[in-house]
Amino acid sequence: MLTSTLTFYENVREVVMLIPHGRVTTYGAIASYLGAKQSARMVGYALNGCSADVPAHRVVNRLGLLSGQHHFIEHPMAALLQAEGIVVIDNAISDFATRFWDPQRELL
DNA sequence: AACGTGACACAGC
DNA sequence: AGCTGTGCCACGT
Repeated sequence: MLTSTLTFYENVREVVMLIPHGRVTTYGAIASYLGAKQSARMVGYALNGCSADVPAHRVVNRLGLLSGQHHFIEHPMAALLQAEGIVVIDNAISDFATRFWDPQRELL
């Protein structure tokens, strides 16, 4: 592969695509899984270049809030999530704790 | 080539 | 107890 920077993007994209249908995860969880929990921002930024190819709508902040709605204008995150059986109320995942999918814990 | 920005998270006050 | 500031790393201008 190329530089480690691209690897980070690739890793983020990989993890996001591995999110089970009907589940959600957080930027921090992905960052932590990649060994850079302090770089949660970078996760969102990485998705910014792959949002069209990966189910980024399944990625929310640690509060369960759809922080990236602004980037899903054509395909509302809330609509996509609800279509998967996820209850979204006021831009927040109602069953976030139950729907939460931790890569480090379940993907292994 | 440098500065500022950004889909977050956490510690400190 | 809530709010502010800082850290992180890559990308755009």
